Amino acid sequence: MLMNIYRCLVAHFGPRNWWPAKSSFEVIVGAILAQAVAWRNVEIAITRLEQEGLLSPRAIRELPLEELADYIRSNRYYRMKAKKLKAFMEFFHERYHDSLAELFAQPVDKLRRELLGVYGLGPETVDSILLYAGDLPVFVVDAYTRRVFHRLGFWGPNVTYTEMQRFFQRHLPLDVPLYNDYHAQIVALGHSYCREKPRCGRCPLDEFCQWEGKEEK
DNA sequence: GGCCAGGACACCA
DNA sequence: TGGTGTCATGGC
Repeated sequence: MLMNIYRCLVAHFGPRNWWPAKSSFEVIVGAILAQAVAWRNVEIAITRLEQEGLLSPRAIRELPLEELADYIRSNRYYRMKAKKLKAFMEFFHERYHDSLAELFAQPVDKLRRELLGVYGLGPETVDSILLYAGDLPVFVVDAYTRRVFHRLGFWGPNVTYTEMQRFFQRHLPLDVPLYNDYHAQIVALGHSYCREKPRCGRCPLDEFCQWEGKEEK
């Protein structure tokens, strides 16, 4: 069933080629900036950092908090995001000497627990970093995943992150490119048809949709 | 002018 | 442990 759904999405949207970033480090910065923020605003902030030559662990670490916040002002929550970026950079430097190779050489479970302990990194951000920056087999779920698969009748509106993630990892082959593109497809769907009325007739998953239009979390 | 966007954390009962 | 408030821009 999950593979059938995936095939419908790919047929409709085409391969998504995620994550939209030029480097693994940029993926990490983007994952933090993207928390509850529209992607276009994230792009503005990343472009700004890049133009100023600040897209490196050291530059972000050494930049005063207020200045960093100012550079990423296009993001809402920009002051919180500046704190979170600096918290990650401190951790990355002290623990892994700014080396992505060292970071991603750790066993996945250990690294996941460790990252979850860093201020500002919750499950979705950590899993995005592991999958899209580290090419590690961790399925990323988000608000779109909850909404889309709730409408498809897979679970109630209050399902937890862990429950959703476990479901995908149990029912899909352990395949990094598949995990990568599946999440990207769900986001593409979330950006488009899931704002429509139930069974709008245009959504690629219309035939599976069981949504009655009840309010969701 | 209102609404919402690829979460996480603090605080309270 | 679960519910609720806070964060605070830009595009449509």
